[in-house]
Amino acid sequence: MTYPMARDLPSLNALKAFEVAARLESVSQAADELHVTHGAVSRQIRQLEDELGVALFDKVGRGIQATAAGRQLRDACRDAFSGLREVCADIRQAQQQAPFLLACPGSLLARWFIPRLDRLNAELPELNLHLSASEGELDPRRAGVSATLLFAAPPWPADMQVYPLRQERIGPVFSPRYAGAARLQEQPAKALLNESLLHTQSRAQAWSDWARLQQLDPAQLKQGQGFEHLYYLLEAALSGLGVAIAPQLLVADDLATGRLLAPWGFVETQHQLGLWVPARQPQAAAQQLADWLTTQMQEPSA
Amino acid sequence: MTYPMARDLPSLNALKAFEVAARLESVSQAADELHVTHGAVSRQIRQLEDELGVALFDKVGRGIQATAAGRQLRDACRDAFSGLREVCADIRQAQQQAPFLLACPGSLLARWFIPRLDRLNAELPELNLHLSASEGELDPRRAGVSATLLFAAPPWPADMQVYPLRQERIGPVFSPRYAGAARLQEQPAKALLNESLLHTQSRAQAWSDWARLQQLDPAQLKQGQGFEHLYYLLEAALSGLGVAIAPQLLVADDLATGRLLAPWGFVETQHQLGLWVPARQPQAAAQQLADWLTTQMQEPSA
DNA sequence: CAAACCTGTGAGAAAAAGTGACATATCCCA
DNA sequence: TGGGATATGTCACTTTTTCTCACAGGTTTG
Repeated sequence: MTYPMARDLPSLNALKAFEVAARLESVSQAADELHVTHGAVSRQIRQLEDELGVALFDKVGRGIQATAAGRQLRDACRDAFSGLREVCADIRQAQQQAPFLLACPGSLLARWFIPRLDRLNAELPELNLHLSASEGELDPRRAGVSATLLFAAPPWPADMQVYPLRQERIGPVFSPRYAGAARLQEQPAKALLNESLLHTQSRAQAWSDWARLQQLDPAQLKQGQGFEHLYYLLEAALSGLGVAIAPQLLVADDLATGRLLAPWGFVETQHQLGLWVPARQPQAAAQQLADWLTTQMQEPSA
Repeated sequence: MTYPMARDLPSLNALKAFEVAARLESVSQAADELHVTHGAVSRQIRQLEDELGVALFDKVGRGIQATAAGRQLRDACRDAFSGLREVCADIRQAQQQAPFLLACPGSLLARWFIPRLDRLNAELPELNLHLSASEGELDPRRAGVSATLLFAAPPWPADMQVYPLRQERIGPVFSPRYAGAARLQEQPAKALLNESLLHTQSRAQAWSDWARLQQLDPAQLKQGQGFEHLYYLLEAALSGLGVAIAPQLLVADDLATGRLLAPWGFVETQHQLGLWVPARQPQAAAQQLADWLTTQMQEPSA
């Protein structure tokens, strides 16, 4: 067995055990502080003495006392470790206080998140949540973004940790103020083939998907007014401009208050709403948020 | 799995791996410096990032770059480790330069050690050997004594590491100048029963031991002049004062040069010459010395 | 003088770290 | 543009280290 050269550090764990023992002048008390047995500490100190080739403690009575070399090393350890402890505490604290930046589609922010924001901040105050609504395509790898809420279909990319929250469900909705509202409510889904259907550029295939899931022929759908984003589409539906196709999650509140109607219900798509977190970054806060979101979305009003 | 509280240190081994990687800005080069695979370093850094809850490196191109937190921690590690390295080097150097104090009986010092001292210092210069001859009883536990040469019989005490060097062999010796020298040389050992036998207070039973090993009756021995120490006994024998009983090792040189005669040879006793070292202190230097002594004592002239 | 403490040590168990192989991403140059 | 060289990340498995438990001295205390 060979020992490290003079310019190398001895075992740092041994130094840690030694520092505590030297500070408390007791192997047993050091063992308590380190939550190990006294035998473990004794061994570490012995190993350190072997590496340095010098006795660090004398046995005095039934206790121990640092030798000259031991005192020298103890002081050096105290300085080194306290410096590290301080910086590590700083880093941890800064990290804990750093805001958790959650990116999500603007429509989700407005229609689902904002009404629940007070509760979230009250229940997860240490998260220090910041929200970033995006109009265009969401990039979950964008620098500074802690996590992103996305509707997407599996499989997930390998460099992302995705917490699935809820299967997307879509369905046609319209306002009671819509001209054809009273008539449509009484008819089967097929009646929509005669309506001008509001749609978005970003999810142009939404109506087709829905039609297929309803056993209707997508080709027979009449595309009406288009909007750039889902947010405007929903505003248009709320204003009674026509029938929109929308994720259930985003209209749940409006359905509950009667501002929108969805007589044919909703159907599940291939997409899932998920919380996307870059795999390489700490997951603790994201997990916490995902748990909270899951709970919230399981409630009937969601 | 739980991580340490904020006031605790993260894994010091992880910090060590991190410091090297941060300094070299490369996981692979750090692995080389630490003589491990890059996977090991990668794992350590990952562990540290988990413990601190913060990313320490960004992937930049095909390399890595420390984040703000990483730079902060790198500097702290550099300071802490360089302080420890320095103090440890100091301690090791001081220890290496400290003299190795060897205690041994005066007779052994004068009759065996001193003639070989030049060679010892030449072959083991870094040992920085100091010798302490003792007239009285040798205490191998005396403070400041690195090791002690002792003739003694097993078993050895548990708190001593004993390196056995050579079985003790004793036998009668006398000078050619001794009055009865010519006559005695031709006769069997039994003839000594008629001689006045020189002896020491410190090993009063030496002649009796020898007689028993020779199948002679100890009671028939005539004790002559006594000396306090073996050293004087040997001087007396050299001067032709009579027949002495002596360890072979101490008279080997005198026999080789013809200044003493040992016509009946030597017999092994229960004692062994051993190098006694307090078990709790570093053994490297003592092992080196023991090896050298063993080699020297195996040579014919020993 | 026994009881309470403390440290040291061994064998075996538990935990940590390392390895080797593979996957993936980037850079560079033909 | 694509293939080779270079880097990092990850996983199952192995090796090494560390810890524990139990016991063996030795010292202090009531």
